[in-house]
Amino acid sequence: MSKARIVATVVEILDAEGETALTFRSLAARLATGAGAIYWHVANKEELLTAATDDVVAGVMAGVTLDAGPRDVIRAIALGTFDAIDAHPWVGAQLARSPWQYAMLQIFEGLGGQLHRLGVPEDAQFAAGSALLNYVLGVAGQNAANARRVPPDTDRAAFLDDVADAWTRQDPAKYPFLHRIAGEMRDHDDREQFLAGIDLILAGIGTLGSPEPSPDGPAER
Amino acid sequence: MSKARIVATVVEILDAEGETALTFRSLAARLATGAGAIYWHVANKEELLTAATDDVVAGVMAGVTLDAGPRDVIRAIALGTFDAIDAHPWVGAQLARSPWQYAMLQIFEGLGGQLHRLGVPEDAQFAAGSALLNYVLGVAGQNAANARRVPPDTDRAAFLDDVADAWTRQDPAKYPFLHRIAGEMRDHDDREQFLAGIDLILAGIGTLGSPEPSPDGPAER
DNA sequence: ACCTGAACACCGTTCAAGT
DNA sequence: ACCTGAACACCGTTCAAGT
Repeated sequence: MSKARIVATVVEILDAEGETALTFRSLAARLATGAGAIYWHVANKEELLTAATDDVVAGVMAGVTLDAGPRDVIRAIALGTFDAIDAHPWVGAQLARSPWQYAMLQIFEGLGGQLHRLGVPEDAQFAAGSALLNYVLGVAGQNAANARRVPPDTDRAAFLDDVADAWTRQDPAKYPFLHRIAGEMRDHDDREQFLAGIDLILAGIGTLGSPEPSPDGPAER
Repeated sequence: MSKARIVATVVEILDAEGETALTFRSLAARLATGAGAIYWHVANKEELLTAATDDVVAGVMAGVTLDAGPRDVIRAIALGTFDAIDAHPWVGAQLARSPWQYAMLQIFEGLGGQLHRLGVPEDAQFAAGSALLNYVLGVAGQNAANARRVPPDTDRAAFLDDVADAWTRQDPAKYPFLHRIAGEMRDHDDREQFLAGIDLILAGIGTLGSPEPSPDGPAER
């Protein structure tokens, strides 16, 4: 048995039955072995989750083409991550809770690596990259949490209505904003909304740049 | 015994010994009772964490003065949340994993409630508010994760050096961004960096607004 | 109405013993 | 070198029995 096969089985279990279904006993049963055998290849459960997340994120990053405008590359990486978390909610949970693991560095470099092409001054790149990363991780965590909380067969529209209904049940004098946006909540598209947030941060980053485009990457749009 | 006393004790344990130390057995021992007694007041552990988080966030929101410019109010709420998570890392973890709980609605309303004062069109407020919220939640999750991973007595400068060293150990051709920002990583201030992200999103939001300030809140700055 | 505490059904992890 | 599987030290949660 190889670590690669163990990790592949971990991904299978997580995808098919969710995070609660992954135990050393279930994993060992699936691999037709004992729990101790797994511990020979891996230090603990955390390493299992980390390796599985690295696998998925590596797949995402491999699918991103870097020869586009910097904003489009950032959008592609962000959306790729979003879609991966949508398909594998446990990836979102893992990204949100394990800082500076390999998968996160990949995303951070991918997003931040475009900033000099946008003309962002070097001393603002750390802040700008962190803003993008933290936004992505925030959404990742929320999506994962929602997937955990809501039964898999729940109707999406009904779920959104429930949330919006809870908002409009609040006192309008104390929660005017929630009342104002409840309608939009009911029929928003998660993916579109996510991208709007990325574009908002990109717009903010645009105000940081020097007026002239950087030599190796003309600003598009 | 009241639920309020139980929750107060939960906060004590979480603050003093961290998330792993909170069990029904430790809590019952501290309250000089049996585990079953707690279940009479509370449905499960999740409710314990939620109630404790609500308590802390309510304290934060009560401390924010709303009679300032909209950007300053947003900064105050974001920083208040940041500081609360810094003082109680478990709050960050809980916020990151439990969507639409009371505490999160408070923060969402607090942040989003300022958007019309900034002249953000109604149909862009949901996206703008979500961007702010998700950024805050992303940072919350990362800080909580760091606090969990790093021993409490670790020297901060040494920790940052370790992370930055790991970055510079990567291949510079594949990770140019990480190399570029490693220096900034070593001596950045978390709080300042967090606020820079908020200001970046605010700058992006500024590009959405109508040119003239809204009637009930002149744009400052 | 509220508390007690043993019992149940699990966990992750370890480790002597095998091959 | 790698696997086995029982055992250890926990968990959250339930529930009959108490007051």
